[in-house]
Amino acid sequence: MSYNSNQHLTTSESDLSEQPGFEFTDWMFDGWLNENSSTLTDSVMYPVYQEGEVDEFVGNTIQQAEPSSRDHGREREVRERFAFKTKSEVEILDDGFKWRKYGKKMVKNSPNPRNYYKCSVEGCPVKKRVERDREDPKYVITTYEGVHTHESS
DNA sequence: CGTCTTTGACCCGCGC
DNA sequence: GCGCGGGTCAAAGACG
Repeated sequence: MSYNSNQHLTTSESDLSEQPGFEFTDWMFDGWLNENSSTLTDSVMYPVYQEGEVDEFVGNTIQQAEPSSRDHGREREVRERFAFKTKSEVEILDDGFKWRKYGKKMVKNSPNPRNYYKCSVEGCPVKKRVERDREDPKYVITTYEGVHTHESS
């Protein structure tokens, strides 16, 4: 797995098809899920990767996060976020960045923990969380949040 | 010796 | 208020 989360960022699903080099394929479209459960706070669109295709990251969306109630009257904090599922035995996928784990929590209604990582490059605000799919442990759900302020590795 | 994991405590918003 | 759920901190240890 090697891609940069700064690449191919778009703001909506419709913008996605206008990205140069991006092609909507049937299997991708069928794979889009609208996850709106308690697992993820916001409604997040993510592609489901077919086995053997995890090496090719074709496109993604940005989730415009709702203004966090934590932000209280302040300026609305906009955070880019996207997630995807990957069929994988291991959850430590090398995506070209260096991550430092800073938390682990059990998810409600699931036996699987969720892991919290932060990009270990100084000043870089990017976080990701990794958890195993509740109803199909063969899949790993990775959620990226933020944009790297540097090149990978 | 610096960096990363581990893990319980802590914080905060929300619903009851 | 209080408890719960999701997210984060930080002290201590592991590891190279």
